[in-house]
Amino acid sequence: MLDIQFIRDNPEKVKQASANKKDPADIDALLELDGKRRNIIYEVEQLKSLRNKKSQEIGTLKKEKKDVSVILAEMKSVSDTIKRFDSELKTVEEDIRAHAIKIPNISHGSVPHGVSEEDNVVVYEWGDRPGFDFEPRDHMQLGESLGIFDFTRGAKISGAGFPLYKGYGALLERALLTFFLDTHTTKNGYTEIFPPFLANEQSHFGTGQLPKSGDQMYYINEDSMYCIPTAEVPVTNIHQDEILAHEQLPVQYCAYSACFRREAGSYGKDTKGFLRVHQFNKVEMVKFAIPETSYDELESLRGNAEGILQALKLPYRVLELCDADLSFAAAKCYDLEVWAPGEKKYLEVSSCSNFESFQARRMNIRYKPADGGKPRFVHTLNGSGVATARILVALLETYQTAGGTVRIPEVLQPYMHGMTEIRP
RNA sequence: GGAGGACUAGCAUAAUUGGUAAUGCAGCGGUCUUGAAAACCGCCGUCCUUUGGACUUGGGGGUUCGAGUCCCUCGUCCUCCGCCA
Repeated sequence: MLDIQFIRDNPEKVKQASANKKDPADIDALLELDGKRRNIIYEVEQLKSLRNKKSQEIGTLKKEKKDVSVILAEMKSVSDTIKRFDSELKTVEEDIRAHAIKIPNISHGSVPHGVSEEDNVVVYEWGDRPGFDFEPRDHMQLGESLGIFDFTRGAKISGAGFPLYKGYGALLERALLTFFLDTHTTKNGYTEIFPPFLANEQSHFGTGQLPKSGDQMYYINEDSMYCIPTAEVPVTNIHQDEILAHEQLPVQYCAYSACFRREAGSYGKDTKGFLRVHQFNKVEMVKFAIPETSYDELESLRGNAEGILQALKLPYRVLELCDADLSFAAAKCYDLEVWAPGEKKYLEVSSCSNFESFQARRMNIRYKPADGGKPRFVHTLNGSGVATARILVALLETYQTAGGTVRIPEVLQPYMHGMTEIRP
């Protein structure tokens, strides 16, 4: 959510920014409602002022045992008028909110302008793509021959897109997640969180999943809860309605969670194996920072995610998203894509974003500045560090051998009981 | 699932039969001081058309001229009972 004062002062800028994001907002309608709201407030406050004054008088007169019936009748009518104005005001404010919550965040000045994802800019590349003296298999062929996951039985239990890991596959998945968490907690200064996997409507609204992406989430009607699509939701909402002390910023959390996505509308796209599933595992990093340093924090967040890929020695590239491809709540975002030799394409395994005060305003997360001034909204950031399903794909395909085995990267071996290779 | 209790500003605590939210601590600014402490003054939740006014006692609604206080409803926490991995 943007600051209404900012929209009032910069209507053209907001219109342009939302158009750039391919999400044009009706700013004129919003500003008209805003003017209406202020008119009503002026009217009703004058009446309330009168009522307060007269109520005091009534109290005094009653103590003196004087007759108050005339003034009482008069105030009854004033009170009724106030009620009418108040209800009108409430309607207008609901309309304002309905408009305001649909306005996307404004992209940062450094974000490249574009019209589609084609215009995202590759800003960094790391590692050499592996060469093979045989035709590399894809992860489904490898998984089947190694017996480490079972999509058919997963589908029997739940449906398509709910993978089942088995044996060394399950171990490898667990090893990856533990390695991610250990790296972030011991080397990168994050505090580990194990969050709830179901979150209420308010929390999903706070991070911006709602109201726009409700159809992408699993909803439990009985309890009005959503299965989280990312740990970003519960972890960012930890400090909902709080005022943080500036000394404690930046606050850095990392969390494992299962992530649930309906992927409505994407049927027939990336249907193979782990590329697009309804449930996957991810370690998420979340930061709360002061506005002055949030873009430095974004760079370090990106660095933390890259560190994982480098430790696993998986070649990857970093994309800076253009404004048209930027998500609703983000002001700037880097995507990390890892090379999958079997698929012969890059797979997105991390998104690192700065939301500035957009989410904080929706969640009411503020901090007390060092100068002791009024509380200000924090900047929130998050990034995957990283998502396993697709990392697993790249890892299996990159580390496969001509003999059909898969070598275990050195950093994972301690987490795999010292194994160096998965064999059929 | 049932019974009882609680929720007031960053924290902690008040408010007579309903009469319009008091105080302490912490923080910031100022006076004073070589500096600091102490003391004193101001600020210290939101909004509006800001010499002023309105709103704010967990959320929402109701009664009333007027609600922290009375009524309804929802939420959270605590205690006990029941069920349960």
